[in-house]
Amino acid sequence: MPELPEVEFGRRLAERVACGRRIERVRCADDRLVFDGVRPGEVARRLRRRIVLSARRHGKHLWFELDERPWPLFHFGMTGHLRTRGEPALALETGVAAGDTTWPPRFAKIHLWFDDGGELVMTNARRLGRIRLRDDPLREPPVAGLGFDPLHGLPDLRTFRELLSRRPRSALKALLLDQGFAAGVGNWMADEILFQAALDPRRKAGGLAAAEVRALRGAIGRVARTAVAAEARKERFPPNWLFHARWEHVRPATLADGTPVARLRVAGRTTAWVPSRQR
DNA sequence: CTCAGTGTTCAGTG
DNA sequence: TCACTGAACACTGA
Repeated sequence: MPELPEVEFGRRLAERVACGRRIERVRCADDRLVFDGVRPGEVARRLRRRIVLSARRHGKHLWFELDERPWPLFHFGMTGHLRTRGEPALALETGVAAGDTTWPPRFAKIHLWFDDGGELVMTNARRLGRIRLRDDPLREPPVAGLGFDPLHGLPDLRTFRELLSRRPRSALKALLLDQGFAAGVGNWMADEILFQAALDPRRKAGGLAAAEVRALRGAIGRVARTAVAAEARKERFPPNWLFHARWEHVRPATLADGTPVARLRVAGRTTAWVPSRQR
């Protein structure tokens, strides 16, 4: 569930399944890579018998407020997901077929049982995700170093312009991927934002006209809100989004109306864009 | 068999 | 200092 909309989907799932409940049982996989800076057994010990007060998110990080600290903090890497019993896997979950209801799911890293019978599992097939413990996630790394979260409110235009002016020589694509700038934007969101703002991914942040700055800021908020409103379900994304063209392995890729979609390597990542519309 | 990939970090280079 | 590149991490599916 790697980008903002998918993590927000997970947060809402956790809110529904976990909030107000007591954790009765915890099972952690013996995985020293995913459990970062803490042994799996200690996470299990700290969470057992705690009450979940809320599920919070900033960018791609998700954490639970408990009745006692420390709190668990999750990052999903490229392949992590939150699942609950009885709800099928979404499409694009690595190693799990869409619609699969096998329980517990493959690649479970932490499994929580609640006092009302509910269950929550974090999966992480490729093990690039992390589970950490923090006393105060917002004030400690890595969350403390994140930029604004587009779903929590955009910086006003003046502040946004100032943020751009701090990185004048950065390509727009690289800037959008920088979690210290806009938290939660990943590869497909960055491409979608630049497509909707009609900006070439290689343009420098310091070289935008006033109207382009406004368009960029607007697109960041619109892409985040629209994807979250669609519950991160790709088939519900607006049909005119670039998103639908980016995974097509057919060549050449095009938009629904036949406009060519090009591929480019920017900031080390594969970038899909529409040269005829992005300047 | 090879390689790309919804992410992050770090060493090396210009 | 800034910014970019490539590698590393790990593993599945095309």
